[in-house]
Amino acid sequence: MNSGPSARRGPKPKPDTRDNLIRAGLQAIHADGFAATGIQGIVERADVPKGSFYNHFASKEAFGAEVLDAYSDLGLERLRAFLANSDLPPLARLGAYFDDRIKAFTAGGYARGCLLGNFSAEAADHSPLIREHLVQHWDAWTKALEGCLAEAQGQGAIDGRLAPASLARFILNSWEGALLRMRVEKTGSALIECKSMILETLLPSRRPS
Amino acid sequence: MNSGPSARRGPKPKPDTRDNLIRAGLQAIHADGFAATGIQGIVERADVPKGSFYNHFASKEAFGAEVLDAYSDLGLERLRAFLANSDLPPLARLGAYFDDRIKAFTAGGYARGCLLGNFSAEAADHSPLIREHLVQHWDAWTKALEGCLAEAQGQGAIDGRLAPASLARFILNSWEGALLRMRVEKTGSALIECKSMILETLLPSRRPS
DNA sequence: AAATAAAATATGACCGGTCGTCTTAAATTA
DNA sequence: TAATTTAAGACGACCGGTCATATTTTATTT
Repeated sequence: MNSGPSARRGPKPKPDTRDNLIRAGLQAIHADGFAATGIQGIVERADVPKGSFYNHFASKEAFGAEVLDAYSDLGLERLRAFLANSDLPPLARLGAYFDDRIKAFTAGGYARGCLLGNFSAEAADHSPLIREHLVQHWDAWTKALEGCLAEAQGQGAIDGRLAPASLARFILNSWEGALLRMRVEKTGSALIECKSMILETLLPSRRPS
Repeated sequence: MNSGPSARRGPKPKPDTRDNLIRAGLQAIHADGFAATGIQGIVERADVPKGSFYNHFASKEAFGAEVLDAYSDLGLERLRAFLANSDLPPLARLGAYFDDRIKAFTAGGYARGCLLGNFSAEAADHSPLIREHLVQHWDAWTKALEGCLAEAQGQGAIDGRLAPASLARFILNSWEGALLRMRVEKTGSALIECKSMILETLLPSRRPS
């Protein structure tokens, strides 16, 4: 039968060329933006001949989508790790995540922001492929947050009339907006204010009488 | 002494060449992003010879800063117009502004977003000049919003313990984040949710007992 | 008032460099 | 040998920016 994956032909691919390209591309695109990043710079960073790039990726656009995937997967894993920490009540986990990110962005000089937001601004309008990936990733991050909020609501830490799904979307969107402001001001204020506005004002809110 | 501005020499500049360039640049940069927009395309749209561009602008970066200024001035004027409408209570003015923007973005196919946000993502890290302009413009928009919120607070429509300055920053940042989400989803949902979360949940909130 | 110098703009060719992509040759295996 | 993949670099187009030159206007000198 031998119905397994058909054996490949051709020279052995250097096993980590592809990963090296993704890694180099992630660094470069995160630092400089998608449009401003050239294939040339990426292949040089990855120490890969320029022509080899298109053996692994159909286009710059497809490459960008994979870089985005890699970034999102990593970040989502971290988010989930924080939100799953059962040593803390749900909202404290969210607070800890915020604090961790604030610390990281502070260490990074308040630059670069979140690649999801960056791609959304730069590529969502022009690349249907990247846009589709963005939809999935934003949604996945939202879902992770939503789970935590639902848990908090179950414990009475959040007004029962607020829908966790809407809250999660709003919180994530607001955080991304705060990241834009942070990059402009080169200060952590926007992030700190975002955290406190959400955790101290929005979530504990009660409807007006 | 004749310390006045020394009279300029040289041929009268074609009076609207500069404005045409700004206008063409605004359209192009708003649609395609700063890095992805070339000088060539701009001068072609404005029907200006390429060499003339650098008679009016020191660099693409300086041009971008002026385009940003033009965009911000226009948008700020609109924001102020809505927030000054004394026929409505303060928060209703803000709601009307949101509705107007939602309508406009809907008509535009949920694309392009806000140039302040776009430049913040693309250029704030790399261009000190543009970053400085961004600081001013974000701040001006925030101040406009803050005035309206303070007025609302004076009328008791907002919890007295919330600082209008912080609220204004958070609201503007959140709106910019919602615009990112909008461009990904090609839906007005994020904007609608942002409006309602702010006007119905955040602002009327009372501290937990 | 006339002549000249200075300054700014108009214009398009042109610079080195980089862009994303494609073609071709080498390598490997069926 | 045929098929297939990789390595490698060539490719034309375009990038932001510069330059020389012509032109137009004003300031200064005579």
